[in-house]
Amino acid sequence: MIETDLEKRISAAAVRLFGKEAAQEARIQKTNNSLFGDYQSNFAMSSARALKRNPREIASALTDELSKEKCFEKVEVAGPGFINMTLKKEYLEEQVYDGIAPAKEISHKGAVIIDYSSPNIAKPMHVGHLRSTVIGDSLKRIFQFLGYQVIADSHLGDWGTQFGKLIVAYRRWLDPEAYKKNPVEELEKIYIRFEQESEKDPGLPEAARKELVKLQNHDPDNLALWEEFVQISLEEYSRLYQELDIHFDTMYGESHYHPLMPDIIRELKEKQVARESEGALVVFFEEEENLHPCIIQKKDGAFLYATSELACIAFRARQYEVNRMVYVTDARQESHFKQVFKIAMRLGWDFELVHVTFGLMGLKDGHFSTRKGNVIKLKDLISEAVTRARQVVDEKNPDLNDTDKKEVARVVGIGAVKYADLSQNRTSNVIFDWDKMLSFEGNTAPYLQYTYARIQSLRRKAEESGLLLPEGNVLDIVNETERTLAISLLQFPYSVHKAAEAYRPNIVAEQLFDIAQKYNTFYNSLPVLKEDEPTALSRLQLSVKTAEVLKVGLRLLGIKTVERM
RNA sequence: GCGUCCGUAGCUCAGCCGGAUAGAGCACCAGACUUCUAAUCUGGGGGUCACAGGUUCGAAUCCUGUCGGACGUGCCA
Repeated sequence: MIETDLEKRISAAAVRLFGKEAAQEARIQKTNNSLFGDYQSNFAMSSARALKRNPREIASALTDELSKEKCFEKVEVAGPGFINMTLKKEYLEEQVYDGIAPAKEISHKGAVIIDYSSPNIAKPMHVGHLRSTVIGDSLKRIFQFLGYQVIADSHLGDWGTQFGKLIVAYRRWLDPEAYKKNPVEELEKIYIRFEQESEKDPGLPEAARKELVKLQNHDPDNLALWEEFVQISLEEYSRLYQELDIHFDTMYGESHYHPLMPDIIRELKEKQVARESEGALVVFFEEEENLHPCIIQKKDGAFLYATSELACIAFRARQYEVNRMVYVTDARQESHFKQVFKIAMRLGWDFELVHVTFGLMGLKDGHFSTRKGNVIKLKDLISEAVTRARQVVDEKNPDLNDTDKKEVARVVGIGAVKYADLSQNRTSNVIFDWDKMLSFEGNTAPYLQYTYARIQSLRRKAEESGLLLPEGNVLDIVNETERTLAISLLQFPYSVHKAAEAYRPNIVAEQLFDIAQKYNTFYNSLPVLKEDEPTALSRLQLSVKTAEVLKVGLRLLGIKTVERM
């Protein structure tokens, strides 16, 4: 990775000049203006105080030292002490040729468990599940890419009060025909009906409570129904996940952790982390922790969300060699996870626990609500996306055969939906907008996919005309347009690392967009196939490298590419 | 009340572990297809980075306060 390479050189130079105490991190960054070279370091200004020297003096000494390095064309001091570096052509070409695959970090001890998507049984997945699902999936791919062992888990909501209601509703109102055709939707429908009728008939909630108790006591009839609900829901989710190309290693529901909860309660009591309060078992926090008390066990003995979460952590610790657990959920659950993480710490469980949050998805006029019936189902969103993409393919590329068009429509439509979520870093709420989510122009997945397809077409044309890339590096980066693209390509591996560090796929998305923009500028202004062979080959290789990065990068976002579109 | 997050161009958002003239996309205006895919490219207009203080050589970025919005706040998940 070029950044670490350059940082190492700067650190080493600083140590040679100023001794060990200057070994502090030397951060470099890409310049925002080519007037200032390719990369800049602010080392001189940030370390001036510690070194008790004038920043310009430090900068100029460092500049002299760095000028000896063969990778720089030019190193200069500017302004109050910026060190501006321009890369040597050969170094740049070499880096682009074989430096864009991120260096895998080999020695990761233990697995990273990522917990995302997590739908509730008997409810169709809707757009509200989208962010967790695609962000989680992308993080999984990014961590795997960096050499981590990753376990992807969808933590199903398969236990709780809704099942009492569902059982009652099922026996009263189920439409067998509709159930056969679309089981999960029918379950949702009767659930809504239950909620509505409960307002008039207070007997209903009471009946539901009774059924719930029976279920919890393993009444065979209720248990069979519950299993049926779980089964049909899983079937539907699996279809959706398949379509989205999202795959889990485990999909344990809360019921899976239920048997473990009494042990958790015992441990919490033994270690005096929790204590009794108003009949319930509660964990209290310090004033400065700014957390509300967390109820572990209700006064009626029932367990709660936090209990289940703790049991889940304990289970994973026993089952795997864990290094880290990452939860991808919306921001509403932030304080819940803070509580759970604190409790885990007090129990002496030693993992890195991370909560990755994002804002809620809603509508212009308020929230999605199952009861209001204004939720947008994920299924519908996907099919609308594919339909719109198909229209564009028909229009733009009518010569494609039907099978290819179908494939392109799927890849582009789904890509657009995923990218719409992955390309932003919003912790504030987002408003759902069909046209925005299904845009195929500008900063979108189709733009990146189009750029890739264009290069593939170019490659085919090159092959047809007998222009073949030889083994080895034929890059000859001579003009500013090519150079700008090359530098952007070099940023890719670093962006993957940053994305992993910050749990933010949008960093990768942004880099890919920058690369694609620069490539398209290059493509529109510099011919490839019409040039003499050395130039043609160099530009072809630059194009092929770009395609490689786009493909790999899009895969990290869970987005596929097509060879023509 | 308290806590968390947010406020950047007409709209949607990047940038936020401080760095040089604050960037994209959409929309708008003007251009580029007999030339490797125009889902593209080039140029243009458009900003008190909510407001007020503070720290700093330097603040959209860090700190404090104010205003505005969202969410969470003891027995749901």
